[in-house]
Amino acid sequence: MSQKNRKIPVAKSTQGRAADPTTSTSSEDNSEGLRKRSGLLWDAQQRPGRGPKPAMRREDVVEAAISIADRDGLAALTMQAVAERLGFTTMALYRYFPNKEALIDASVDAAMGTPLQRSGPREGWRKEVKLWAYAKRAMLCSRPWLAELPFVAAPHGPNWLSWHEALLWTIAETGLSPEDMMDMLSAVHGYVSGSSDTAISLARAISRGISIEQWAQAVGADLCRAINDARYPVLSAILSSKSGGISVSSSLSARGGRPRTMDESFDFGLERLLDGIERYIDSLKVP
Amino acid sequence: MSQKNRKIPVAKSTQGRAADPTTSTSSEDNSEGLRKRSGLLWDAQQRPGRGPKPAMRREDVVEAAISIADRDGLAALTMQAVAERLGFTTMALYRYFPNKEALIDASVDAAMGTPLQRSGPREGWRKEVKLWAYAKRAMLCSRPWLAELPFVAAPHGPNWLSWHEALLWTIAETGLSPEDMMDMLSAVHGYVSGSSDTAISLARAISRGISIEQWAQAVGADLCRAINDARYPVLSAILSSKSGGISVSSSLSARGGRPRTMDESFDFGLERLLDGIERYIDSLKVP
DNA sequence: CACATTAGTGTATGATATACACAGTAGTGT
DNA sequence: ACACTACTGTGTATATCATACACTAATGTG
Repeated sequence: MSQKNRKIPVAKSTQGRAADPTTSTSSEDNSEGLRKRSGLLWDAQQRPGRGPKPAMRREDVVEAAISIADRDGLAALTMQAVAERLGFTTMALYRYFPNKEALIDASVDAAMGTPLQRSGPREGWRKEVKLWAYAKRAMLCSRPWLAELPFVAAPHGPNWLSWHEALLWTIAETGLSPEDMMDMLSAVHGYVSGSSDTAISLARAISRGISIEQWAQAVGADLCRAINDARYPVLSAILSSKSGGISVSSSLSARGGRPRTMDESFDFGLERLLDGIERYIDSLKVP
Repeated sequence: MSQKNRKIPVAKSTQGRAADPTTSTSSEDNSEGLRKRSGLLWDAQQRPGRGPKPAMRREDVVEAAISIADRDGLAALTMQAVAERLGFTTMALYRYFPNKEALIDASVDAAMGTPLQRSGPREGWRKEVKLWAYAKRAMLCSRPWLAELPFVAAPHGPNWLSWHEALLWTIAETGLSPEDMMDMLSAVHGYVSGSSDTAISLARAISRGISIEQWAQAVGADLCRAINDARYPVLSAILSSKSGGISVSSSLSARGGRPRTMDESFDFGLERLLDGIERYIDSLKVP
């Protein structure tokens, strides 16, 4: 309390992932932090041979972090948990990553993995895009904690780029302009990310030991409140249209007829998007 | 330190938003938590007139929480900050919300607001859907902290439903089946959420005092690493296709020709999706 | 071989969520 | 009017985190 020259607030980010605004000194500090965040994802680990050999590599730390998040979710991913798993002190981790945020950034990129290389003969862009979309969705569902992080704010590492590269590869043959290709990438990527979150939520619930039925009941319960609520006439009509119950495997809702599974709904929307893209591609060929 | 009968760990959720898996006793506990989370969002605040009058209402707490998150981001949204803003002790908040998670759930729903009521004459479903998509995107960008929360995991409150209702309203005239309408909802909602995150990231950066140029440079720097990297042939070719620089207003990338703005890219993808939906609707009319 | 540099450790600090007990308050039943 | 009781906000304590700082041991370099 009495010392006054102790605090040299360089980049103190206290806790959480976002920089603490109360301690930020200037906007330049923030942008510096922003610019340097992705450094560790790309820089090779140069070892100036001076001191003792490090007992582990960054990859070991990342691997430990990922396995913890896989098993117990993002909330369980603490510096102490990672260190304990590796058999080191918590502070030892800071020799490898400047802070937790950097560790998470690296873990996210590593956990994302690389899409399977489609090395065989092309099956046509549409099929390839679908395969990419399924693969990405499967990746997100297999590691639901990835979706708990704001993706774009995170720096883009090698694996992140490899996913984008893979999608661009699928539409490289279409003859689209670079601008159009990037926009197709955004559109498909956006659709997949945004449309997967129900499935991701289910995956997360399951990994927490919640049964499918329990999860569906919880999600459905909120929707059921709309029934007979004057504020939601259309939704209410849809929900009560035929069978009023909540179907376990349906995406969001109780629906009449045969309810579609989440995967079918995802596929349905994807087909619409691809139809639209196809129409655009065709429209470029004619004139 | 010496007392041994103090700890009665009932539902200790320690910290963070996810339930701490290390202390969960059974899956039933989890599902109970899941099921009851949205209660506060719907239950009227019944006041059993017994004790002293509460000094505030839940809405006051929520309002304070939102204004903090608006100003300083999600990380600044702490119980102490909220309490301080209201002029009460931290613990007073727990008379209104059982824990931080419940407060955040309520704040998210409130912050989402309600889409503007389209009460005038319909302009055709396509135009209406576009307006909805723009409105939702604008909402997310105006409160970037909303996107930092895993949306589906959060309980669905009245406002969340009102957004869905509004979209369903726009396509109510198309004659689609209930199943198809729900799938259209998923698709459009998914596209908008997923495709907005670059814009949201920018909005967040700006609200933290980072200039557009700094942000673009940071985001672009990662992409630039792909150039001349053998792992990313297509991406590399696109990035270096014409002008190599990063355009401030372009969505993700440097692109040849006139780079599109983020909004234009969003619009482009939305048009593709709507084209596909339109084609589907038309296909139902013919046979 | 002396020294500078680096790795892992031990300890301390401040932020945070939240449990628990207490004191005051305001309806309720007599 | 009065005692009772349920409820309100407060004060205090605790556990969990991220992380700063100082220390010791190890390892190449001059």
